[in-house]
Amino acid sequence: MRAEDIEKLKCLNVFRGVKENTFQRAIAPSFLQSFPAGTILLEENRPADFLYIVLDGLVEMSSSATGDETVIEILGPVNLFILAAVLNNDICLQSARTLTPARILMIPANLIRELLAEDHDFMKAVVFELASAYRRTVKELKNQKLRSGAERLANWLLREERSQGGEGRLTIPYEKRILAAYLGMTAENLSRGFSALSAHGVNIKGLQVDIVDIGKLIDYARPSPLIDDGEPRLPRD
Amino acid sequence: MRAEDIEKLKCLNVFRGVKENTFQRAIAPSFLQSFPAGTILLEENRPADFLYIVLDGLVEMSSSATGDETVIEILGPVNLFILAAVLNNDICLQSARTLTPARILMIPANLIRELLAEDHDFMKAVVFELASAYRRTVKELKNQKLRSGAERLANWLLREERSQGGEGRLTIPYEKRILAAYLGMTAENLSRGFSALSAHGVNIKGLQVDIVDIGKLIDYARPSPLIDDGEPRLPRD
DNA sequence: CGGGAGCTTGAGCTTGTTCAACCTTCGTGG
DNA sequence: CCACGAAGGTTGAACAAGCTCAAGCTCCCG
Repeated sequence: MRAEDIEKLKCLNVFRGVKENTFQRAIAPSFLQSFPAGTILLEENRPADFLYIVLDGLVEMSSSATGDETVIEILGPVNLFILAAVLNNDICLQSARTLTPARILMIPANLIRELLAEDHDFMKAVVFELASAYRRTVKELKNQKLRSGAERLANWLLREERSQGGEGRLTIPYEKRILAAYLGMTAENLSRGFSALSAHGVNIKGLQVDIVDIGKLIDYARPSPLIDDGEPRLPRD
Repeated sequence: MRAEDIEKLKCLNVFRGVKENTFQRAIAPSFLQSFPAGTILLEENRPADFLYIVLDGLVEMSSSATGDETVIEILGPVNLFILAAVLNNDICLQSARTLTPARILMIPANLIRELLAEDHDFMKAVVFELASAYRRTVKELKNQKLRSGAERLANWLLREERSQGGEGRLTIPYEKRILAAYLGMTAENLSRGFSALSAHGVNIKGLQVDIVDIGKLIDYARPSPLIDDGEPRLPRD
């Protein structure tokens, strides 16, 4: 593992303030693997044998029922997934698939559970990670229940613009059909959503989006810190 | 506080296996209060000063944006709420309101955070509680994104029938408009949902629901353990 | 240059919402 | 004790949002 990877891992909430020994024991027996785009990392309804950490690339968390499929979350570096299933020693509620070539660290689930019992600081970091994940999911639920498709798109654009530097433009980092599934709409409806937003300060060309009048877009989207702002990645104390 | 209440509290996931001392310290300075139906216990966007535990009655967790309101969760005894906000020392994402007369224990938030640092077993219990809450919310998100209104209703009926004894009938424990908001539909649409389900083995009269043909209802609802089954309230180990 | 994948557009349809009227139940006051 | 009113629930009609299907477009890549 590269020194640069170690640095990345230490940025994770879940390793913050953790004993060096715990950290070393966690990564020593773990697999660092590179996967091509489109690899299925795990499928829902399977036991969670590893905790996964994305070091590079994008991973889509999805779920399906009766033919329909939806995207729950899309993770970039550095993020972890299926922590809750690992802790509960339970099956996964979501499938995971790489959207781009990706480098992923896989830590054996029982090792995580061992370390949890041994290192109080690790446990504390896990508590904050879970609390944040929970709050993010509640926000997503509100997003789905309280807003229309076009509103969800508008707010996603605002969030993405900010995280891509706040320069008034952004690049959609994956296929539009995936964005559509994440936003809870069909690809067709996403297209129409973009057309509708052209009246509210948004120009789109391919995957390139220009927000020509951000005030107008904000007026339309009505973003709320109770729905949109990401949970702080650092626990305050 | 009654002995019976102490028993109830000890049933909570979050106090399971916790030191007697921690438990006593948690409840000693806490307020046990009775509220009439319709009391607003807390409003979203406010700091979380207490951890709330429902000992009797029903509490509705809701959220609103731009005029619209939705119900996120409905809690009976014995359940806790806003644990995540308490741990993060952050604002609440949801409002809480009693639906019936209710008895609620309120534990000061900073006390919770203190105890967390002192009692490793308490922290461990909190980890499992949070992991379960997270998984429940992911399931609810899937419920919303993957199913139609009538399907959500059908699956809610199946879950409720089971938790009310599995006798093929159930009583809706609150107003239908609240059920509608919880299921993510309008009151009118809920009405139509019930009419539609009469073709799938469901009879309704007032708040009384009879499931005359549960096989038929299951065929229609297609319940899934990845969406519907409640998270186990006891961590396995 | 041709082919294919992803995206867009349009038409028709399904689902869900809105608004208004009406019905039912229940509690209150004449 | 009945009458009335208010609140919750249901029903219907019109409308809006979203989905499906099919056709056509664009862009990338061989």
